[in-house]
Amino acid sequence: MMYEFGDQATEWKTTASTALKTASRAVEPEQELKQECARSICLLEQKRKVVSSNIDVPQARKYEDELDMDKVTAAMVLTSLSTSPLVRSPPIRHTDINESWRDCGFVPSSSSSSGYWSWNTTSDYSNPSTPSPPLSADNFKHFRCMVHPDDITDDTDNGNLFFEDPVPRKRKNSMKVMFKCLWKKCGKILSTAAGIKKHIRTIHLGRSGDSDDCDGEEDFYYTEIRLNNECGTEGLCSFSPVSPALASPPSTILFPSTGSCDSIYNKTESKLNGRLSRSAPNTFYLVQSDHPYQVCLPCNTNSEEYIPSVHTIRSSPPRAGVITRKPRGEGKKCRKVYGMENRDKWCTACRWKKACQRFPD
DNA sequence: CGTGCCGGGTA
DNA sequence: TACCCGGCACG
Repeated sequence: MMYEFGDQATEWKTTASTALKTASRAVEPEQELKQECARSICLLEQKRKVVSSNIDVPQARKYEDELDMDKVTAAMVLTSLSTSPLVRSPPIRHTDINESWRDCGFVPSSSSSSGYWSWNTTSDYSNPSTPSPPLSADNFKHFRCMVHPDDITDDTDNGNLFFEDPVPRKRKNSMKVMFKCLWKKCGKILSTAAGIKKHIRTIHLGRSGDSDDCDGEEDFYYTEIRLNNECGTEGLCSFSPVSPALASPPSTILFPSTGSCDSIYNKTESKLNGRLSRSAPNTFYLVQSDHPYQVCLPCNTNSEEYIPSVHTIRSSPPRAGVITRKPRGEGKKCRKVYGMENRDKWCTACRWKKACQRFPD
């Protein structure tokens, strides 16, 4: 049993590897690559099912979750590709999506875009010592094949913006895209738009799963979550609020010009908070307000249950006592004792503007 | 506003 | 590591 499972796992890995290699080939025509990707995903799903059949999986979960997990796995495999050095190359500039936001009167802060990347865009721009080659058109094809199938669909639906825009979409890089059901008390998270739509259609709207009456109503009941891969390591999570369709009406609604949907936690914030921020917990609260019933939950960066931030508001979590600095001692320090003119008599700590060692509190 | 000193920069 | 200093909080 174990041997058989190991065999299957190896085979599955091989398949995945093949899929990766296939996806990495940038010389093939785009259409062919897309088909290859689709085939690879199908293969992955089939293999996984075979593997699952050899594992004692509880029946209750087996069929319900299997499909989702397959998709998630496939999505993860493809998404993981996006961390390749090629794709991690920072963009020349970071306009694209932000520009459309700006059109709505929304001006994202510099760090809001940094949330997309694992590097700081600010320093990136100011640091000419780390040039990065622009992505060529071929790279885009390569890139495109590596992203989630649904993303491909989305891009196609959006009129091939991807190819017309010489700047790579940041969402393709370090962002994982998930879809969360916004239906009251549901919150189901799926990896594909089709999946979430089907979920909403069947579960919440009571329509048959394969019915053709897709009037797009489902779009209003789910949201796209972008998960930054760096999120967990930095102790921060950066969500990029995105409506189901990038430029769809909901996005306008969901991005009121309150400015509140600027980035989560940025340097400016850190600066403003000063030392308060040093002791601030690495969690913050997100408010989704595109639907009245959306809840406010703490964002646990280590949890898989990410909260979509359609409308993100930085709200300081209750700080315990706001004790960030020990109260100033009453005792005189070198500065007061000796005065500025006798600075050479100060203890080194005082000279270095550190905590006085000679007259500690 | 003076003071204490944290955090970060520089050599 | 030693040294320096910007800048912030406290009183």
